[in-house]
Amino acid sequence: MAPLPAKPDMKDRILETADRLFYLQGIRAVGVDTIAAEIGISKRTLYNHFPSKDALISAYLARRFVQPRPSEKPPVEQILGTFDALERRFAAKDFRGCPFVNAVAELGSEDKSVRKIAIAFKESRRLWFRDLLVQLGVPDAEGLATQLALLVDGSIAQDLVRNDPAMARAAKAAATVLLANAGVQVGDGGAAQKPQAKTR
Amino acid sequence: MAPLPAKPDMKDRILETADRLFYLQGIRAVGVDTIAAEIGISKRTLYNHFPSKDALISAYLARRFVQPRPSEKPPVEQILGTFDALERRFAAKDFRGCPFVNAVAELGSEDKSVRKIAIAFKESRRLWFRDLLVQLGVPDAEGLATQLALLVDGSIAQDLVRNDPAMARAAKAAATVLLANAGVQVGDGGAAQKPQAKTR
DNA sequence: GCCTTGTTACACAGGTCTGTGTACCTAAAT
DNA sequence: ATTTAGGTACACAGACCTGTGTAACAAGGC
Repeated sequence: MAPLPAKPDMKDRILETADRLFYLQGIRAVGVDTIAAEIGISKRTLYNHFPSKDALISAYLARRFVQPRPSEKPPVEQILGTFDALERRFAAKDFRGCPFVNAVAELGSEDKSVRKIAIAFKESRRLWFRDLLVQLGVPDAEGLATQLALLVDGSIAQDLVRNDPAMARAAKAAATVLLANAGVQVGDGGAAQKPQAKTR
Repeated sequence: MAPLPAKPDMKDRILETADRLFYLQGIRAVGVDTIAAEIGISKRTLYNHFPSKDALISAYLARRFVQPRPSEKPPVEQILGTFDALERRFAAKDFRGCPFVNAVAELGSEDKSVRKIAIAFKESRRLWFRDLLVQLGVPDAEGLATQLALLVDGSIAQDLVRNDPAMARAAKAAATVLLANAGVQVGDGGAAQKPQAKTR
């Protein structure tokens, strides 16, 4: 009812809402009318802030591209902690897989800009792993980083269809083995190894 | 031009075409008109064989649900051979990820029937791994099977965005380590270990 | 007081999509 | 020769989608 209740960055509000709906329901499944209606603004206002739906999609993916902030914790804890964080996100009921993989899956491979940002995101995470592995003195840091990235994406894909946070624990257990095999001293990072009776 | 050139199972032709287009371009991106036009039949004929697009989608996914046929080869070769087969499929330019994961990603989690078949497929592959691991006498066959499944889906997701068949080799290398760690005698199954200089 | 900026309400063009209705046509079976 | 099964051509309803055009309105800065 209030005509202009508050205008704290309308653009941010639009983007935040588009993000939520795109992620939860899919990009093609959500129309601009739906987004505008959800915020309670007119479609015209939305188009005054974003020239097209494609621009909104790009902004959505750019917004999802968050770099992990540097941490003081030991590298091995950071690596294994990734899977704990993953498990927490899986447990949240609004988790719906990797937004970049989903976007590529539903928008097709022809959409160059979407693929480009998806590749950049995957690579940035791989490099984050690699740098930590280099700090640990792992010989083949490149290869092992790729393998850890596979475990991350594998658990995300599995959780997307199964809705089972245990996938993150399985990935952590596998990562622990791979790290130990590379000569890294794994300090039983959070009890994922000994009591592994029920890994699945 | 030929009005009835050949009617070798029209239903199969429709399904085969729908499969190809759905998989390559996405389910929502392909309309029934497009499918009919691709075959050169009228839309009416399509709807005479499938009551709705949803039925066509279900048939498409059911068709993609293929069980790996039993093999005489040693279990460890079958397991590692999975990743070789994966690499071959990645190299094909018409590979576009896992149809089940893609379907769940673009159709959303509300679509129960799609999720159901996706879960069944993932579980069937996990059980295939598990049975082979049991044959090998691996203690925690359940857990290791889950981890191998993670590697499969992880490499598929990574290849979907990166288009890099090397993801399959990285997964195979990781699988080899996990198997060895579980006490399985890995007979250097296809040279994925020694010359691993460029795993990535 | 006035003007600029941002928003609203609403209609609409033009496209796509799923699904149906109808009349005709061809080939094979009876 | 006639029936019948399956296919064709084509229009169309009804929904939804992206994007635009237009007139009015409300608030803050000058």
